[in-house]
Amino acid sequence: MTDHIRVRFAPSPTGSLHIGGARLVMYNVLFAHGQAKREGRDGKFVLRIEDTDRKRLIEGSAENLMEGLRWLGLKWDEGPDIGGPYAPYVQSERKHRYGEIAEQLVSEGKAYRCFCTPERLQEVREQQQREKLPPGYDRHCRNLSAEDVQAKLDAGEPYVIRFAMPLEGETIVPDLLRGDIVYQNDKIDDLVILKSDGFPTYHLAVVVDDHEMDITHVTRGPEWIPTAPLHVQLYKALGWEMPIFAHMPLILNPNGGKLSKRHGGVSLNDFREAGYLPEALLNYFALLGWSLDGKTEIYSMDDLLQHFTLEKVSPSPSTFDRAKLDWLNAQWINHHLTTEDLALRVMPWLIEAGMIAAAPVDTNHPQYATVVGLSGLLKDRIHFLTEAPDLMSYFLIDDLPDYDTDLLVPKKMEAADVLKVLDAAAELLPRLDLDSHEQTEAAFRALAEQLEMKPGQVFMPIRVAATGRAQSPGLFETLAAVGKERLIARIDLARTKLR
RNA sequence: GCCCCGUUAGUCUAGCGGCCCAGGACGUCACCCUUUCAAGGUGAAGAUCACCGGUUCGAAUCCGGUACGGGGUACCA
Repeated sequence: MTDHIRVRFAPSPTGSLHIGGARLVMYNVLFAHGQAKREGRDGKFVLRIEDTDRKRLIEGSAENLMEGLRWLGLKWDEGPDIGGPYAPYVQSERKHRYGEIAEQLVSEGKAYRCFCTPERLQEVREQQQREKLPPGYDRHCRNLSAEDVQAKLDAGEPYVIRFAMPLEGETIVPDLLRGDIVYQNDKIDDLVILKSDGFPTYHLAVVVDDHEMDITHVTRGPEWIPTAPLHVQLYKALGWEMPIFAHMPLILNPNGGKLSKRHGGVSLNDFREAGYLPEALLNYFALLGWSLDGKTEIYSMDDLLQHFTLEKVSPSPSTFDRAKLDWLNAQWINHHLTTEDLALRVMPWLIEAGMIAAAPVDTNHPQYATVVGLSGLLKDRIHFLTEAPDLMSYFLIDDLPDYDTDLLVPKKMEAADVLKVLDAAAELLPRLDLDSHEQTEAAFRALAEQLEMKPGQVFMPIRVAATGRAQSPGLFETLAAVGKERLIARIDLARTKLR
């Protein structure tokens, strides 16, 4: 067992960060910064950009990806932005190394140049399909004579370098979650390790980078299991010590199959924009495929750092359950965030909606105290940050948007009775200290008695008049937060609506 | 087709040979609390532990096969 642990996340910058990737990063961080440290080992998490596919590069996606991780609060110890002892952390900048190593393997007879054209490969594949044979490269160039190779080289024919897999025996891929996976070597292809443009394929690049960056544990998606024997053989051929492999489980969409765009958001940004909290996302990632005791549901990142172990991650894929994520998000908002914290998180949405001043979001914002108060009132009713502007609107805006007059008249009540209630309320209001919820409540209950109505029959019209809706936080807190001046105006408005 | 991985309620999971005719959570339903909506509380329904064989005094747990689901099968990662 090594005295230190180094793991890495190596995304290709071809789009936005998928939540499967985000979960992988979290596991890496928990492993390096949590489990490793608890076991008394030095743990490092490194971020490396795998940009060897020049055709699929998307401008800015590496930066976008890092921004997403920062938002989640997941930190890396080394990476393209902060550097580190194993720089560079961008694959394309390491290009020359891969060429050298591929050439070395060729000279040792462990790899070979292949001059087959894409057309020929296509033909071979089609023929195999017709004859129902397992598809794969037919090793056409594996036994080319030295003269043939030289002649083609001299003629300037483009080539790739393929790894020469052993033709017999078996390759064992030890997997931390699954145990040994055994492959028959003759079933494994001679895969391309260096492309004709001189860039390595994933297979060569990961092995070289992981080795040169001293990666001890390779965590990645399960889609790499089938090519893992190649990687094992590559380590062998190069005489390098093998890392420990841990292929993590896949996240499925509710209909089975890889989680994809069809089923709502899959990129981290989608969730951010939908008003999810990083805490809830991380909490959910932990619950998907891992469990402490089968009972605990709420975990903070600190809790996880204290308890997470990579070995306990389940190897079986799990279905992404949006409803449970939503529940967790609400749990975090309703019970685990302080009102001050909630206020700060809700403010950017309020600014965007034009409901509070567009000033920097901090405790010095002119309406910070107001929003803290509202956050206290609405904490239990908010499931997503995106709901805040709507739920807080009637507290922050002077003029209520028009609402249906029928709303003012509860079932089993006549408009005339409602008018009586509102008239009485309008008269009562100037004398009340709204900040004293008890006094307000007592006054309105007395009013109900005097009008020979149930309290609810008095409360409801006042609620609607004050807010323009049938649902709100507790009436008396709500009235205080709306403020006396606006309240009087709104009750007057309701009275005119009823007449 | 071939190779590989997986399989406990609709979903996420606990379980590592007797404590399990299977525990927790989401969702669903009912009731309670209540000035509305939430939040909260209580409770209910829901799993022949994929199936079939075997090992064992005893299996969700170990072994084999089958079925189903998923992944891979590129000069993409």
